[in-house]
Amino acid sequence: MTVAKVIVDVPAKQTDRPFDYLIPEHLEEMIQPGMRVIVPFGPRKVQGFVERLESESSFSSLRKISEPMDLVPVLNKELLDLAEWLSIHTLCYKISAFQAMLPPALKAKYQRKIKLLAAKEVVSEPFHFLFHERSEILWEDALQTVSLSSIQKEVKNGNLEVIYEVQSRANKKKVKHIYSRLDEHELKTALESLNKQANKQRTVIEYFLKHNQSIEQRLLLSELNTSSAVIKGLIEKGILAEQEVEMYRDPYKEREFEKTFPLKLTDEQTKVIQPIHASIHNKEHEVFLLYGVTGSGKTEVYLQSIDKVLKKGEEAIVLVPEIALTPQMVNRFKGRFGDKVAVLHSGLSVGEKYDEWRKIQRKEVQVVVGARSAIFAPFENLGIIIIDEEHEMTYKQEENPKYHAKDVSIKRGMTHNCPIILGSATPSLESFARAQKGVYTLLTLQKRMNNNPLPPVEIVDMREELREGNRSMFSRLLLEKLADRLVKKEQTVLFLNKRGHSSFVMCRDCGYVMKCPHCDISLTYHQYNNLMKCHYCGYEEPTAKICPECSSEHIRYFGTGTQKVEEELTKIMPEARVIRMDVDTTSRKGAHEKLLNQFQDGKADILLGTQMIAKGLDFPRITLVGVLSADTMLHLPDFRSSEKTFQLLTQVSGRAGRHELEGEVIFQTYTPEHYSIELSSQQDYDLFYSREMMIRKSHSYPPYYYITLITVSHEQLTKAVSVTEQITKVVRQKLLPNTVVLGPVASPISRIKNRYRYQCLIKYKQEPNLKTVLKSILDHYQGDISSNGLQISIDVNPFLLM
DNA sequence: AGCACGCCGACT
DNA sequence: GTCGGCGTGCTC
Repeated sequence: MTVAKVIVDVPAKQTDRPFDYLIPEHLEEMIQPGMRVIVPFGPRKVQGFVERLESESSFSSLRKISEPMDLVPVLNKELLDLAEWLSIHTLCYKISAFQAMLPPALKAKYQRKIKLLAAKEVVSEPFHFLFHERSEILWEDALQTVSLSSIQKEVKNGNLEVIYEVQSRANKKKVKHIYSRLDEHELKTALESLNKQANKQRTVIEYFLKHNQSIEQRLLLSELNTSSAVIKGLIEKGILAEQEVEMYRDPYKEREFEKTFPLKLTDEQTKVIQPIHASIHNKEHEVFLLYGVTGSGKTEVYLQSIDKVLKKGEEAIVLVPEIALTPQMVNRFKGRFGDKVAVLHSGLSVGEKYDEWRKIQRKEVQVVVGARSAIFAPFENLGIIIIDEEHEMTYKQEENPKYHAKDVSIKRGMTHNCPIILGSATPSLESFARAQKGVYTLLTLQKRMNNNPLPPVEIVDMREELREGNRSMFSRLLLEKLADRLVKKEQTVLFLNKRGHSSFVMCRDCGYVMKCPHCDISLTYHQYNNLMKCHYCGYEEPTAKICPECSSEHIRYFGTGTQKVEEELTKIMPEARVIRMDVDTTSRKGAHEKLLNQFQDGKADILLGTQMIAKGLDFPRITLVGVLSADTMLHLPDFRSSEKTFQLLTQVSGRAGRHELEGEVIFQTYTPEHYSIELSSQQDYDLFYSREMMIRKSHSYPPYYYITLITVSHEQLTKAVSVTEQITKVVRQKLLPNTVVLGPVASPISRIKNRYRYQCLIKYKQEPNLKTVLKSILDHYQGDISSNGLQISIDVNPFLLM
């Protein structure tokens, strides 16, 4: 007897364990660990993953696997183990871990239907219409016309049956090909027997006489300028036949990749690459922190390291932050390694992602360049993992499983005995501290490749501007430089990390601020549709002309978004051509690339944008970078806000003067004396690091302490508070005395979607029992979670404390 | 997560 | 006496 241990697709505490199933005889040979199967589960059918096979079960009345969903396992042994590890370390369900590792196309789709068993006349009257000319109907559709109880009644009587279907989302793209079923001689005969009027059919047969091979229908039709009706006729006559051919969607098909070759390395690069190559050669796991200023040629180091890996017949994963996955970035890898590269990012459709993933699974590519989830690429001979811009937040997933790609990469690096490169111009304090301690190997690139100096940064004190009567969002210095660039036909990048129009709307008479009715957050004004929008729950309402509180007409828009800047800019400098890039203008597929191309082609003078323009932009004519308000992030309730500000400002400054023309940078700020603004203007990472480390130490924050955040949410404030109180108490009791437990406190965003949020923050150096304690807390509140609408979220090593 | 089972209040 | 509310517990 073979028993399959199956993890079912039911994300709940009680089902977070393997269930045993018998394997039907005819599948005995084919079912393997890592395959998806459809299994009966209670009254329904669900998708499940075979975790392992065993020869017996302690459970007596086993049910059978209904059918397999894969011919080949979608998870190999390593990934199955990795899922186990993930679920332990991030406290997530196994099934969530499996799903995080696979492309979304492999997630099951469920359909519930009701099926007519008896004759139509037997069921009650309302059903007659439903089952008119069909015997099955979707559950949701049925409920539109008949009541739940009437369905139940008919089911009880045996007239109806509820059936559950599991479908795969994965659809391989198929193309219709047409071929001839006859040989040359037969074709000629067919041609003669053709009706005189059948001119189109004649040309088709003549075509197949000339080229007797299978051809894609689409091509055939366009070549012969005919329609599918003609082909259909010939198929019916038995002359032609069609066949579905599976193919890949290739999002990069239409594009030419200019082949690039290894560049001659600078002395610094050579020095840096040696230990990496040694580690690849010796198959040693080692984590390198590649600390190199912007423009110092980190990418070339990556490329030549990958090249070495490929020559050994091994594979490489390159992670890039989502917003940096620009065509420019992809080009660099495709240009060097051609079709050995698969690309995985959120811009692809579900089908495209699936195809790229299959290329990896079928070993048709050796390199994958992708965002966070690409860390789970099913390679079996990994030779290197590279994480570019390792300090970026996007590597931490905020939903379950709340994993950090860096941790996963190190885990995989250990199993494959391969090196990891973490690259950054502004390493996270965690990584730099580990490098200082010798846990990671520090490699440094201090010089820019072209030996250009970093662009000089000028800080403008906006309070001063205000005092001298300039109330606009542009300082006089910035306007002056902008005008200068316009004359010189050079380009400017203006950076602002806020989309929309104004950040909030306030009544000047009574101070009323428009807030979301479901969340504790102010609404953001969006000019293009004249709506107030909540960025957390999506709530929208029309803009108010008078204050809802005191009926005053003195409603004012505060803060500045990209839209408003664009408006102002066109007012002040009507001759300047501006391209705005933010979530609103780049949401359409390909819009991002299109806007960048326009800018590159010199069709605009100013590129105005949010976060997304801080990275990867490398255009020779950019000589001015302006940061409109350098301190917007500084005052967020987050212990990393200084670090983030430093990183962002350094990053943005790096956009200027990367080529022959020298660049300049302007930071506008209300707090010019703040060390992260001052030190980023001097590009002094080392000093920033030591300043910030002192602060982290005195407040017991990472990297000195680990942190874990527990967030409790409930519709009732009192429930949220009391549960958090209890949790905090238990945590204090059960953890070590030198562990700091903060809370209960309201979350920085105290309410989202009508749920009150309270939290408890744990800071610890070493806490061997942490996972056990946290698990027992989740167990304890199991009842409230499943029936009472209580939610408890646990984030081990969170990036956002919100 | 779903769904059945089961135990109490408001109706024919 | 029955219909239907939702608390409890199970799914191999």
